[in-house]
Amino acid sequence: MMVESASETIRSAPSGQNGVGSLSGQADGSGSSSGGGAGAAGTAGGGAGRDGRDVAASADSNGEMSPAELLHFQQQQALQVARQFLLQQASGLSSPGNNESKQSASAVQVPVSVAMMSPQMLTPQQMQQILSPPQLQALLQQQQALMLQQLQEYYKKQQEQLHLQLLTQQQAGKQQPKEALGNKQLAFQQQLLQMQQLQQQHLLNLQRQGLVSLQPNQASGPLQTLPQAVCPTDLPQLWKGEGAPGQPAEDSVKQEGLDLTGAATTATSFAAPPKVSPPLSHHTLPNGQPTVLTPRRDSSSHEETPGSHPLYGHGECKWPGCETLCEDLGQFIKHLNTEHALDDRSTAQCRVQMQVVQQLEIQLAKESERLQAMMAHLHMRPSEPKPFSQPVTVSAADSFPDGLVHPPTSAAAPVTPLRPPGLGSASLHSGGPARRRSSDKFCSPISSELAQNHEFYKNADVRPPFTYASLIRQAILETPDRQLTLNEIYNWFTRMFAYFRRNTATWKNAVRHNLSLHKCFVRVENVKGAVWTVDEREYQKRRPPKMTGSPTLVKNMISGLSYGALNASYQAALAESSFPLLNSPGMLNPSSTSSLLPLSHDDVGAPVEPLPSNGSSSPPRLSPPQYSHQVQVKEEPAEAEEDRRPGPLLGPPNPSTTGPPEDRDLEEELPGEELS
DNA sequence: AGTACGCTAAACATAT
DNA sequence: GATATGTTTAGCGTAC
Repeated sequence: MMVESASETIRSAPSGQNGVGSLSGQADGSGSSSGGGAGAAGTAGGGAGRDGRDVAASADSNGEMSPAELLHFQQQQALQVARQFLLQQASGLSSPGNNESKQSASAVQVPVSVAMMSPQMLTPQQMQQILSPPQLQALLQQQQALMLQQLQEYYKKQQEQLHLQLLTQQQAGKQQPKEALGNKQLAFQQQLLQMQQLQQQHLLNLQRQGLVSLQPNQASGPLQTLPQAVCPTDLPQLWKGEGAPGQPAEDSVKQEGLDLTGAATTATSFAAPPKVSPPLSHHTLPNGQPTVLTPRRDSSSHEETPGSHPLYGHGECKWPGCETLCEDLGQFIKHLNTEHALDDRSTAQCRVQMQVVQQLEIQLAKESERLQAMMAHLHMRPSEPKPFSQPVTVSAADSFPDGLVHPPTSAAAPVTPLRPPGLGSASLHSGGPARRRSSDKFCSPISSELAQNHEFYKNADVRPPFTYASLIRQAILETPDRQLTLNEIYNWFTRMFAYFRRNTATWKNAVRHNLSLHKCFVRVENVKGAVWTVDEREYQKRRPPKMTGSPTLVKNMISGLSYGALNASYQAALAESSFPLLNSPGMLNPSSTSSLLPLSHDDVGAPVEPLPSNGSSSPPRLSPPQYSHQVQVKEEPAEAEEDRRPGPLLGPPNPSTTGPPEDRDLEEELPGEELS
């Protein structure tokens, strides 16, 4: 699903490009031979590479001018404040604010770091998977508020600390050479800059959450008045004594802190005890966002769990694009320090990762908003806490009334050609061949995708991001007896997808081609003719052993970044997210699965599927555990006509054959794919 | 570069 | 003969 399908979900803005391309490609279907090639080229171009650019572009656009300007503005202000503060300190003056801040000096440290880290410890995907948009919204707001509060306390505390520090320096300065004091002042400047960075980041976050307007004055106002200090994660270093602050002075030659190393350092700080607090960079990303925080959050969180490491899992390094095998944590730490030390590459990767995270956060907000709007439009109890808020514990009963509820990023889109989450713009109207269909390699849950977006696919002339094989399989598995005639398969296609209501010759040919080509499709002679069944074992075989791949969603989202680790984790998040039943076997939650669909467990459990490869006789056998509602009973011949020409493009595409709407919905919910 | 996979197109055979 | 069904081959593109 998600992914290519799923995959492209995340992409938001760029639909334009591909859309255009796809339109031209669309002609290929009806076109003649050359059409295939041309169309392919057209859409193919829109593949990963371009998607990557799209992402970057959207990231840029998301940054927009306002934040950039805000940053600049804040930087200027912060520098000014810093200078004034330094002058005051140098002249031995202590500001009143310092005194009052002493009161709340203690016990803030941990809470602050926790408060600041926790939101980021979960990836946006994970948060999305666990929480419903409103919940997320509420959580974010809470956390932002908490952060603000704690930040203020922290800043006060920091100010006090720095003040004491400077006082000490002044005393020591009488005994020490002047340059020592100079170094400390430089270090202090660095700390100020770091604090400023922190503020900026928080403000940006707040902006993204819509909690703070983009107006620089307002945004920077409250915090700007706070004493400048250091980043929370640097706190321990400061607490530890005077030595630490002095060291960074070496690097702080660049007062403005225009040094990339800051970001990278934050990324690797968890590995090595932070002895030094290198100047946090003022370096800003193309989108105008500072390169801070995200990794820093990670680093702190890492330190909190001694026995494990967020970048270490399943015996391998989770550093983006690494996947190096490490036997134990120690080895991993060693690896981390050697392979991912502070260098240009790590820095760049870190920056990219930050962008990815930011982009995801932004996307999450956008999608949540969209979902709200969609649900509101569809009168789907938008105000309700959240239908799909409990993906893990979701029960079949409450989540499947209409099959529209749980998708985090999607909802029914009756007529509007909305882009389903799982479907990138590249897929829209794309007639081109050779798109990686999500369901094919990797556990992309076609059934969930369909469940989520069946309305969309049914009504929008959008090409589903699934391979023919997976679609055929889905069609077959959705039937009680798991067998369909060719014509029934055709009907399923046209019923489920508006896209397949045209160019019938093309896709029907493809269906037949796939049926014949793939071993997993077994033709069984039946009383009434031949029917097609699915040999799950064969189908499983087709699939790569490891699901390292990522749903296109991820790929597109971060394409160009080639973040294997992220892909994997994101996929995992997606897989586990609202669709308990459909993913790779390993990820399935047995309890939820079983409760959800009887059908699932047998599929999931293993390539069980005692489908007679040769099928021989096997008369329509009704597998006991299957859902009872009648999906089948489609008289095959009658419907042939239907595909010929678009049936009702909107609304129930296939009223003649299908039962009541609910049935269809339920039917679509069926996890045919969950097992794979 | 090689390989696997997917899509499209097309030719051909067989059954209805 | 027309159509549906089924098989096979080929070309192209993408991803790994």
